Amino acid sequence: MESKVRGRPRSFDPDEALQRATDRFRTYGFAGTSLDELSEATGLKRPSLAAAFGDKRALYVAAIDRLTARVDRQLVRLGEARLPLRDVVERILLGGINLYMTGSDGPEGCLIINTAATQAASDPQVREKVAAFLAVEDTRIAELLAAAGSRAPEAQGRLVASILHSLSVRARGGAPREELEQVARDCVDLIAGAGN
Amino acid sequence: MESKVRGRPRSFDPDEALQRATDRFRTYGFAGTSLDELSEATGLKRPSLAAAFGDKRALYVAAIDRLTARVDRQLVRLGEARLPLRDVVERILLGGINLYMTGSDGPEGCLIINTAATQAASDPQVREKVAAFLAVEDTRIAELLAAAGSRAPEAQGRLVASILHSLSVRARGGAPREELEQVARDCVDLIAGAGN
DNA sequence: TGATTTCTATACGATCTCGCATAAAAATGA
DNA sequence: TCATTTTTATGCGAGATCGTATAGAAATCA
Repeated sequence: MESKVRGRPRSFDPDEALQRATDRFRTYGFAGTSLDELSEATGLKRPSLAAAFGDKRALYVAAIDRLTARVDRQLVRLGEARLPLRDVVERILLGGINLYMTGSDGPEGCLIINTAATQAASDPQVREKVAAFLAVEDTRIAELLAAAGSRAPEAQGRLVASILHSLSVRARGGAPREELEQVARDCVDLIAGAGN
Repeated sequence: MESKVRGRPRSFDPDEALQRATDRFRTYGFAGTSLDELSEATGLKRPSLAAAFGDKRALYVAAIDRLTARVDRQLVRLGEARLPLRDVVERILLGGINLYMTGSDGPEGCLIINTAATQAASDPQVREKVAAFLAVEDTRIAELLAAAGSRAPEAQGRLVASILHSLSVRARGGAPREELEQVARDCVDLIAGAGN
């Protein structure tokens, strides 16, 4: 029952446009990105962006929501592999590094850690979205650690999530991949090495 | 030889003005802060700001440099107390929390972690400043841990610094102080509890 | 006191930014 | 084929933003 809508159909994929807008926001932050730049990045003119997503802030919030949902799914999926504790922690951290090291020119970290947190101080809604993202990370990682036999999954989960945050900041500061991997190994050893 | 300058003397304290500008930048970020807002925050008109610090970006870089120097001094000073390992880690993290929880309205984290890292992606000079700040943290904390008898000061130092980064992000996300202190305790226990 | 030097204040112009109003284009349904 | 509906494109106007140019104020030296 593919309800054939009446008017002219969209000539773009909204999710793909949102992805491109996300990339722009990730690099330049919310305040540092203009609608013209978003228009250029997505290939859509400003009125089309407005029609599809609302104003600039709504588009930004949509980008945050999309990323949160993706991270959530990714972590849940990781749990399906039933890996030992050490491997779980390693996968989480290396997965983060892979994300943070991508970017059109240079490593650009995480949209939420490195730009939404900036905006959060002056925008209550963004602050809530950031809090929700952090809660997803803490909760999902704790679940993963619990399933892998950790004896203190909440505490260790918070620490692993914290290391992720730092990896994003360090990537943004220009740290080479080896340095990030070193931090990740330190964390893996500390969590999975000592007294499980 | 207090060289009496010829003309009209300054009617403001540059360091105090820089402090006020820093507060503004910390809340709204570089791109989100206008010269008018900086003028209002410092009490100086735009031309005075320009004469004292240069353009907006130079003022921002000066704010970063000032904070980096202060953190450096603070950490060196902490080493003079010759505390046991557990106390050192605790002091570092609680000191961070105290900083991150301050703000004119609400917790606002760290200027560098939460706003300079944002700017770093599109500004090589800021990126270098961020890298320098992170290096100061890693290095100074490692020194502190080494002096307190840690057997892996570099690795543990990187982890403690990483927790600081996350505490700043979490504060910005609106986490209550107790939550931050919980994360800090988790870290202290993990570092100072297991195998020294 | 007067000249000089430096800081402070007002004001301006060029540019950017945003959102929308209006017009053109493209698809469906009758 | 024609009317309807929705998307896309062009363009505008109000306002913000930045840097500076110019004028006025305050302190020192002669």
